[in-house]
Amino acid sequence: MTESASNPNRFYLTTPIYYVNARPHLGHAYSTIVCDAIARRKRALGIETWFLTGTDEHGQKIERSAKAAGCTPEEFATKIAGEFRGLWDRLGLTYDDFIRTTEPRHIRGVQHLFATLRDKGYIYKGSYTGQYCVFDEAYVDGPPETPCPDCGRPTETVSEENYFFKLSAFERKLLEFYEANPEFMGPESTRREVISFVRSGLKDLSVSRTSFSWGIPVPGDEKHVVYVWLDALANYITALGYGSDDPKDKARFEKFWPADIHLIGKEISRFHCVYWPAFLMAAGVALPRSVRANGWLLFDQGKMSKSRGNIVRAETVHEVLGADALRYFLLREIPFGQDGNFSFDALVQRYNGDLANGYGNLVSRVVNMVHRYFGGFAPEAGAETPAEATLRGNAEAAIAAFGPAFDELNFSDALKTLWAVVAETDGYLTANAPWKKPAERSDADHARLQARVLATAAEAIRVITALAYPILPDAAAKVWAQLGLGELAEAAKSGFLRDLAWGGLKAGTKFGEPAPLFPRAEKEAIERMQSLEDENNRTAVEAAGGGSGTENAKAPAPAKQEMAAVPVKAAVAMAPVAAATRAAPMAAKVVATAEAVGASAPSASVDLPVAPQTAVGASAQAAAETAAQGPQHITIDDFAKVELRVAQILVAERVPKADKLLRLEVDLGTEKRQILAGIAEHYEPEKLIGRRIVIVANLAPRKMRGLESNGMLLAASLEGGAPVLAGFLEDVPLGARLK
RNA sequence: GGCGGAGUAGCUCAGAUGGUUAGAGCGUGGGAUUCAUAACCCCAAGGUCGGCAGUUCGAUCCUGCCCUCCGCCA
Repeated sequence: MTESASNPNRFYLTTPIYYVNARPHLGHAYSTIVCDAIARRKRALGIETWFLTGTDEHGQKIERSAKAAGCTPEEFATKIAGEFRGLWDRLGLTYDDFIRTTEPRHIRGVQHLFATLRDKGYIYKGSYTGQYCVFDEAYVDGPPETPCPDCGRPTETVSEENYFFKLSAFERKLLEFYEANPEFMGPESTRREVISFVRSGLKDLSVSRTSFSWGIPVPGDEKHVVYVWLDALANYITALGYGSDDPKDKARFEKFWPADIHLIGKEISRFHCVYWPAFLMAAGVALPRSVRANGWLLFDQGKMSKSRGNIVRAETVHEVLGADALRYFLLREIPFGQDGNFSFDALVQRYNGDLANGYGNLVSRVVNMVHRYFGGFAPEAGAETPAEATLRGNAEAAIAAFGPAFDELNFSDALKTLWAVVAETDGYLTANAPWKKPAERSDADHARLQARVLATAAEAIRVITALAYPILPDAAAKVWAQLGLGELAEAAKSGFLRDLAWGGLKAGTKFGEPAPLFPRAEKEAIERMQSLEDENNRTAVEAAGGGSGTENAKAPAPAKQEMAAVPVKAAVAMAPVAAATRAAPMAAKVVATAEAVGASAPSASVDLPVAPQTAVGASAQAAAETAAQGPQHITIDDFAKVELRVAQILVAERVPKADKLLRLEVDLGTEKRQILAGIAEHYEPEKLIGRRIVIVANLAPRKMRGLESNGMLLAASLEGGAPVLAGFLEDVPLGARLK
C-alpha cells in the first residue's frame, strides 16, 4: 500500500455494479448520473479520468430468474445488462468501461484474488451449521426456526463445508484505518454506522457456496463458487486489469488504482467499508481513497398516481424533459447523502423555475439582444462601472466556491451558488435595461451602455455555463455554440475548466442563432410522464408474469443480505402485514435505491425474481384482467371499516368431530374472545399457544359446530396450499390496530 | 431491545458557543415592466422553530421526559 500513490492528474471513480435481477430505474440512474457529472468535471479540469460502471450477474437468484424466464443465466444476464448499458448510452453517460462479472477478465481476476487470499493464509476451509434463508441466500444467526430477519420466511438448517475469510483478523486494523483516514467514508451517518458495526465484533466470513453453480468457481475446488460479494466487489480492480499478465492491463491498473471514489447506495456501505478494505488489506492491494454513499430516492406515491405504478424510469423523464433536466433535478434537489423525494411535480417545478425561467430565459434574452443590437457579434464591454464590478465579483466568488462544493459532492450547494449568479445577472439586466433609451441619454451613451451591459451579461453566462457543464452537458453545449465559442465537447477535452476566469468572451465573437434551451413545461408534461409510467407498469406486469401473487405480496426490505449480490432495493414503507391483506397496493411510499438487492417491488413486480413457474400464465392473465376491469381499488374509508388487531393465542384446541376447525381463545389486551379457525390440518394446536396473530376484530359473530366465533384470523394461502398465519417480526402490543 | 439521525413558513431546506423584528428558493397575493421561454424585476402575507417540564436575566438553540419518522445493529 503506497500512500504516496496519490496523483492529482488522474482520477478513478466507480458506480456500484447493478444486479441484473432488476430492470434499471431512477435509483440506478441517480448513482450513475452523479458519477457522470463528477467524471465530466474532472476531465474538464484536465484530469485523466476513468469512470467505471457495470453489472453484477452471478448468484442463485439470477439462476432462478433465468429458469423462470425459460432461458440460461447467461442469456438472462446478457439481456438485462444490455438494458442497463443501453439506458446509460441513451442518457449520454460517459463511462469509460462497463464491466460484467461474467466476462473472462473478471473471472480471471476474481480467481486470482481468491487464490492470493488463500495463499496468504486468510482463507481456510471450515464448516458451517446454522440457519439459512434460501430466498435471500443469506446465513442467519440464531437457533433453528429463527425466521429470516429480512424477509420473515422460515429458515432452513444447513450444514455445509465452505471457505472462510479471516475477517475477524481485521477488526483492529480496520478501526485504525478509519481513525487514520476520516475521509475514507461518508457521509457522517454512514461512517458512524460502519464503525459501530466493526466495533461490535467481526466474525469470519463465508466466501464460497456449494448450493448453486451460477458463479465463479473457486480455483482448485470447483464445486464451490465464490461468494457473490467477493465476486462483485472485485470488479473495481478486475476492470482495471488486476490479475492479468498483459502489460497494458498492468499499466492501467498501476495508473488508476487505488480508486478515488467508490460511489454506492447507502445500504451497501458495510460491504464497501468493511469487507472490501479487509479483502484488499489481506491481498496486499492498496485501499480505495473513499467510499461515498448516496441516499435513497423516495417516490411519493400519493402525488404520482393512485394506480399501481411506483417505480419511475429514467427514460420517462428523459423523453419528456430531457436528460439535463433529470441530472439537474437529482443534483440540485437532493443534498447528496440524504434521502430525497422524487415526484413529477417537484421535477417540473424545478425545471420551470431554475432551467426554463432562470437559466434558459436569461440566455435567451441576452443572445436575442446581441443579435438585435449588435448584429450577432459580441460587443466590447468598455470601462467597468460599479454595477459590472459587483456582478464580476459575484461571478468570481461563484467560480471559487463552486469547485470545492462540487468536489465535496455538495452538488446542491454548488448549484445554489451558481444559480444565485443567474438571478443576479437577471437583476442586472433589468436594472440597466439596455432595451430602453431614456430621452435624456445620447445615442452614443446608450450604445456604450448596451455594449457594456450585454457584454457583461454574456460573460456571466459563459462562466455559469462552463461551471454548469458537468451537470447540464447538453444545454451547456448549446449555449457554448450560441455564444460563438464552438464545440464545448472539444473544450472539455482540453481541460477548459482549469483556467476558467472572468473575461474569456472576446469582443467580435460571432454568436450562433438563439434557440430555446428549456421550453417551459406545461401541466401536460406531468400527465405525460405519469401516463408513460402507467403504461410501462401495465406492460411490465403482463410481461413479468404477475409476480405479485401471494407469494410475493409481502413488503420486504431486503437491504443487506449477506449473500445477495449487488442489488436493488424497493421497499414499502409499511409493516409487513399478512399477504392475505394484499399489503402492497396500499403502500404509501416506495423506496428505490441506486443499488440494492433483488427485492420485490410492491405491486409492480417488474423486479420479482421468483414467480411460481406454473402459475405464470395464469397470474399474468389475472393481472391483465384486473387492469382491464378497472377499479379494483377500495378507498381508505373502505379499508377503515375493517378492524384488524393484534391478538395473542391463549388457548388452542381441536373442535370435536371437525377435521379442520380449531377453537382459539385470544387475548386482545382489553378483552378475550373465542375464535374458530379452519387451520387444524396445518397447525398443531399446542404450537399455536402464545403466538401473536392478526385478527379481524369486527367481523359479525357466527356459529360453527355450536360454538360462536367472534372474529377471524389472517393467514396467507395459495390455492390448495397450507395457510400461513400472519405475524410480526417486531414486538407489538396486544390489541394494536393495523392501519 | 441497543446505538444513531431527524422533526423550523403550503413545499424543499438553511440557521445560531443561548441574546433585540428566525432566513432562502419555490408556491401564493399585489405592483412595475415588455429585451426574453405569460418569462424577468420590486414588495407583501405566512411560522407558539414536534410536545411537556427544567436550567437561565433570557431557549427554537442546553438538560430531562414524551410523541412521530428513519437508519444501523441484535
